[in-house]
Amino acid sequence: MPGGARLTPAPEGAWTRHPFLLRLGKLAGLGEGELAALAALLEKERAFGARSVIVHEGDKVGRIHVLSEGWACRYKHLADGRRQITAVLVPGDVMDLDSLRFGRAGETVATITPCAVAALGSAAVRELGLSHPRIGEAMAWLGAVENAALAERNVCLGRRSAREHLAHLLCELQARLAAIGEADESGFALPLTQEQIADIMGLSSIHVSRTFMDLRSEGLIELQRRRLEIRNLRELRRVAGFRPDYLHLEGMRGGEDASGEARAARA
Amino acid sequence: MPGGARLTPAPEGAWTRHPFLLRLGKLAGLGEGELAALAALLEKERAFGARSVIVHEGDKVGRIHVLSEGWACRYKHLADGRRQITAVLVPGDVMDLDSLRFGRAGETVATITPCAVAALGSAAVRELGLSHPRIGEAMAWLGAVENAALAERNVCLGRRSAREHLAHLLCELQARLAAIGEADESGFALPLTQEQIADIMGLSSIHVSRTFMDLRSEGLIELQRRRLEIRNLRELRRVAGFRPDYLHLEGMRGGEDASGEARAARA
DNA sequence: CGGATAGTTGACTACCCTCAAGGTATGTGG
DNA sequence: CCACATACCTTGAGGGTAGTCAACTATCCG
Repeated sequence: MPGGARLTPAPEGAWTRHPFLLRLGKLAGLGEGELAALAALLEKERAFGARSVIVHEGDKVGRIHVLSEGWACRYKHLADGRRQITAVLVPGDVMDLDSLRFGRAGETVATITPCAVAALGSAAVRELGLSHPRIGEAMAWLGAVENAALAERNVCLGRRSAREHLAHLLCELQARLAAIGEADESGFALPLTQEQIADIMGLSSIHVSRTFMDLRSEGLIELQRRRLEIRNLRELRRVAGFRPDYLHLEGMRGGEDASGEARAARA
Repeated sequence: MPGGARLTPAPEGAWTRHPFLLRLGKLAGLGEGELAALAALLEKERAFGARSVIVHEGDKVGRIHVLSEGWACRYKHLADGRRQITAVLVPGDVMDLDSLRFGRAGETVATITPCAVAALGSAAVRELGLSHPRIGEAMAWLGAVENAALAERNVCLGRRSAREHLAHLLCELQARLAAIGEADESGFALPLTQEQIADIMGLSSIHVSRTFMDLRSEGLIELQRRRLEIRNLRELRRVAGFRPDYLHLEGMRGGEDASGEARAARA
């Protein structure tokens, strides 16, 4: 939250500057009319304190939530209390896209920092998708991007070492935050505790601490007062095996001009 | 593949009996007309041998593939050859839904057993989704189901022990195969090698072998000639912490009548 | 200044990996 | 039918990554 949190609801006329609309406008190329139609569905913003649950796994929910401000996450619990965070959410992210189709939350959605959250009625969004095909496509596209991110995290959890995995997570956050102006190549504000990072990476918080020490002792990163300083982004990405393609930060039209590049890379 | 493989293209009039259409008809409640419209897009079926690559990660692809017969998977490779299988595909599954939105494969799609595969043009499917809203919703719903499955696998990879994870994988396969009539409560034909299972679970094949021994020595399962015998499905599910909800096998209208059940379970 | 939360460090343990050898099943050609 | 090849699975030994427990430190805040 650069510049300090502003957690009061945004003024009435500023809906079109909501980070979710900004993102869809940029990535899906939605026009003024489409954005206005979506903006009309945005219910009043609500403020949540840090670590508060917005939706419980299994709850019936008739709306989807979009994150306006702050950091949040989605997670699942096992019976004995172990938990796995499946997504880290930053401003502009849809928090529970699955509710759009299922009407029931498959995962718990909770804040990490204090957050501002707006909601949209599921039925209304679905109807809007029918009357405005480009909005429907945009929502489907968001779902596909989430899919790609989950698949990549599968790879991290299954086949990357703790060191590679942590580096990858930091690279991913840097790339996503840079896309919304909350990071540059030198780093970003990182409000996650090591225990939360452990629940993302499937490790113990103690091992996360050790792995951070590892990356720090090599001069790749530095941590000070909740800010991550990236000393060498290129090398961090190499260690992680990070290729930002899967995040699809270029939007719906992105990447299509780069034909043949993948074949060339294999040859 | 119960009853032995039939890997020649299906006769022309039998398109509506394609497992993909059967599934969509049942789960999304599509009518005859909608199914016929989709069937019209099905390009001729192709046969692939075991372990052949259908789509390479990074390839530009203008169509999506649906699995008619056999087992297949999706996976990603790391630079040094490690790989992570992100999805096991059985008849009726869409193999590369991401290509529908991105026009480029994010993962490699490959067969496990000999397979029959049909294809649909991505643009044609997208257009059909616009002219037939219920088809568009059904495709989006498939994407959401994939999402839920990936999230659950994240939990398995991050927070379940090898034993729990293997039990969970077997339970998931049993449930999905039962839905297409290829498994019952006593087991199913399991064509995966332990090395492939290792690439699903993020383990070494040797540890998969040991974990199988573990489950067998407790009398939960038995393995003989590529068939998994489940001796005690209830107990296997308990060990796994398996709840089939996330697979959404009941279809688009399923589960909505069971309101309050989640709250009750928490209380 | 006390209290709470978060992070670090050390010692010990356990899960899972690697290497290596042996065993089993299936298929092929003589 | 047998010898052989191949692929897959099993078992053992030893090692490394990551988990647990515990104590200590740092930081933030009222």
